Amino acid sequence: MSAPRLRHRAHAQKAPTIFDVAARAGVSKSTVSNVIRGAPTVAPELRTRVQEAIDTLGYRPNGLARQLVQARSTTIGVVVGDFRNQFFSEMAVALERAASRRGYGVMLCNSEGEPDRELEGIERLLEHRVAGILMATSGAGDRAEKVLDMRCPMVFICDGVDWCDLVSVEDSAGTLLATEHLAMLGHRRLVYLSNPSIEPVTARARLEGFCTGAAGAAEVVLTGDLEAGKARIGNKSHDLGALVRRRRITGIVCVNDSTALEVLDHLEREGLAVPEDVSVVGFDDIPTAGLARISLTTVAQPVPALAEDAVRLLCGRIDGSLKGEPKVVRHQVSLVERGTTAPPKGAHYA
Amino acid sequence: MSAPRLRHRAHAQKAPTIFDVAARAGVSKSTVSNVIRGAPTVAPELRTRVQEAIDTLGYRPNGLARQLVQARSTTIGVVVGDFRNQFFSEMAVALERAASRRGYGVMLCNSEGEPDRELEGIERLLEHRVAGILMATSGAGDRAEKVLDMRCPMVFICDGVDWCDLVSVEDSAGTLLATEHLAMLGHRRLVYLSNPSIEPVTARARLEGFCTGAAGAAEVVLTGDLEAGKARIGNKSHDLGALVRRRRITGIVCVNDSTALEVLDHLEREGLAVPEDVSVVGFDDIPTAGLARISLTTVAQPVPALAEDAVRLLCGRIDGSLKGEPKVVRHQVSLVERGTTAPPKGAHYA
DNA sequence: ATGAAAGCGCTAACAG
DNA sequence: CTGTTAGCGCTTTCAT
Repeated sequence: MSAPRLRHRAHAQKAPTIFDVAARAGVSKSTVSNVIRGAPTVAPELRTRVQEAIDTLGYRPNGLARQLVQARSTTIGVVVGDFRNQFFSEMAVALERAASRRGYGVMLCNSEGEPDRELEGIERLLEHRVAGILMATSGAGDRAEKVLDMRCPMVFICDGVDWCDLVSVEDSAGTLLATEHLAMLGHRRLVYLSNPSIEPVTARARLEGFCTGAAGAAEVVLTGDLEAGKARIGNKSHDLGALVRRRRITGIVCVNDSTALEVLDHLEREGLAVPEDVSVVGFDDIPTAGLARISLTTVAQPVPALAEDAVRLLCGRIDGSLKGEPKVVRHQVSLVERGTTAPPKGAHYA
Repeated sequence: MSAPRLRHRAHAQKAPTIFDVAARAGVSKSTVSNVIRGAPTVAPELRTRVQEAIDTLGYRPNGLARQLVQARSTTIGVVVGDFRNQFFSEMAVALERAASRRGYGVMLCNSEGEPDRELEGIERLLEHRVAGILMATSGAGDRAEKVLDMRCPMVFICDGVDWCDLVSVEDSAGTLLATEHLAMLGHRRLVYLSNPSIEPVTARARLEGFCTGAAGAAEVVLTGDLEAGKARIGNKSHDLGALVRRRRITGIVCVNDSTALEVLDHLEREGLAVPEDVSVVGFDDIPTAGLARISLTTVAQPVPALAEDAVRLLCGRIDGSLKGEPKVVRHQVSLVERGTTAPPKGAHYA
C-alpha cells in the first residue's frame, strides 16, 4: 500500500562504475572484473563481498566500455524491409530469438522500403560496431554492397545476392507447387501477379516457377504486377475484376501473401467470389493467411529455420569458423491448401 | 558484367581508426575529430585533405568509443510485448520512426510475453547504456520497476504504471464507445471478453467502459476472459458458440483486435454467423481489421501520435528539459464501424 | 588554427 | 590469488 506519488524518483544521474564497486568492497577493479566475468580464481569470501557491493549499488557493467576494449560486440544488426508486412515481422522475431540463443542481442533497423533509411540504418549499425548484419529486406543487396564494402560480416535472407552469404527458399519450386495445385484443380486460365518492390532475383525465380507450371497445363497465361490496386500487364493497367471477367481468368498466383490479400480484397470488392469465381494462391503463409475468414491457400516458408540458419552462418563468419566463398542455403517450401482455391466453375461465365 | 565469383571478399579484419585517418592525412587525431563533427574552426584545405583520407580508407567513427567518452548514447531501447500482435509491430515501427526523427537509433527487444526474456532484454539495454527505454509491453510495469530501479529514463506506452511517465489512450471511453454502438444497434444481451495477458490497469479501465455502457441498456451482461479458445466466465470455461446460443448473446465486446479475431474464428467455426447471429467489436484497429474479409468494427488507437508523444517525453527526460512528477498523456480513441456489427435478429433463436 | 595529453569504464596481460 | 598497468578509439580541454 505504498503512496503512489512517493514512488517516483528522478533517474539517477550517474551509473556506478566498476571503480565504485571496488572501493565499496575494498578490493581492486580487477577483482571486481574477475567476479563479474565469473573467473574461477577468486576467493569465495571476496566474491560474496564484491557481489554484495554490486547488489547494493545496483551496478551494471558498461557494455560500451567492455566491447570497446574487447574489440568485439555481442550485438547483431538486423535490417528489415517493411515491418508492416507480417512476413518481415515474423522474421524479425525469429531472428531475434535465434540470435538470443547464441548470446547475441539485436539492434533493429526498419527501412520501410525507403533506400535512404536503409542505408542510414546500415551506417548506424556500422558505427555501433555490430558483430555482424542480417539483411531481411527485399532488394537491398546492391545498395548495401556499396555502403558496407564488406566491413563487417553479413548474411542476406530471401534476397538474391550472389556476393554474400544467403539463406533463402526454393522460390521457383514454390510457385511451381502453387501453379500445379491450380492446374490439378482444373484451372486453365491463369494469371501471375508480382509486386514491383520484390527483389529482382527472387521475383524472377517465382515467375519462372509459375511459367513452368503453367506451360503444359494452361490455355491463357498472363503475368504482371499489382500496382496501386491495379494489375499491370505489359504496359497497361487493368482493374482486377475487369481483367478476370474479360479474359475469363479462374486462377491467380501471387508473389506473396501480402499481394494475395490485396488481390482478394479487390476481387471481392469488385463483386467476384473467391474461390467460386476465381482461385487465389499466395506465398509466405503469414499468420493472417490462416484466419478462418481469410483461409488463404499459400506456399509456406519455414521462417524459424531460415532465421536459425542465417544466424548460424553469421556467427560462423564472425568467429571465423566459416570462411571462403559465399554460402547459399536453400530451404524447401510446402503448399498449404486452404479455402481460396477450388475447382473452376466453367459454366459461370456462360 | 563482372564475374560474380570475384566480387566476394572476406570482411576486413580491422576497421581503420581515427589514428589511421590522421596518419594518412598528415594531421593529428584532434583535427580529424574536428572535421568529423563539423567543427567550424578547420581550414578548408585541411578539411578536404582529411575528408579524402576518410573516403579512401572507408573510415567510420567508432560509435562505442564516442559514446563512452561522451557518456551519452544516441540509442533508445524499445521493449515490445509480442511482435506477433500487429498492434505491437505497428507500434514498434512508429516508435522507430519517431526516434529516428529526433536523431536516435533504436535497439529492440522482443519479450514474446515471457517475463524472463523481458528482464533479460532490459538488462542488455542497460548494459549498452541506452539513453532511455520505451516500454510497449502489456503489464511489465511492476517487473520492470524492480530491475530498472530508475537507472535510466523510461516511458511506458499503453501500460498502467503510476510511477513513471505514461502515454496511453482513453481506455474506458473506448470500450464505452464500442458498447454504446452495440446498444444503439439494439443489442441487449452482451458479453465482454478480455485476455489474461492484458495489463491489469488497462484491463480494468476497458472493463469499466463496457460496464458503464452496458449498465443502462442491457438485460444480460457477462464478462470474462478468452483463454485457450474458450470463454472463461467466473470460474467456468464455455465454448464460445455454446455460450452465445445458451445465453442468447447478440453482442461481444473484446479487449483488443487480436482477441476479437480469435473470437471471430471460433464463432464461425462453431456455426455462428457474424454479424447476423452475433456482433463483435475489437479495440486497436490493426491493419488486418481493415481487410474486406475481416472488416472488424473496432476502436482505433492513434498509434503514430502515441509513439510521437512517448518519444517526445523520453527525450525530455533524457535532456533534462522535462522533470518532476510522472506525466500522463492520454489520447482519444474513435470508433471505426465496419462489418462485424449489425442490429440483432431477435427472431433467430426462436 | 592545430596538436598534445588526459581520460571515459572496462579487460587482459603481467607482477607481486 | 590479488593488484598494477597499459591500452581500446574517441572527445575535449588546454597549450602552442
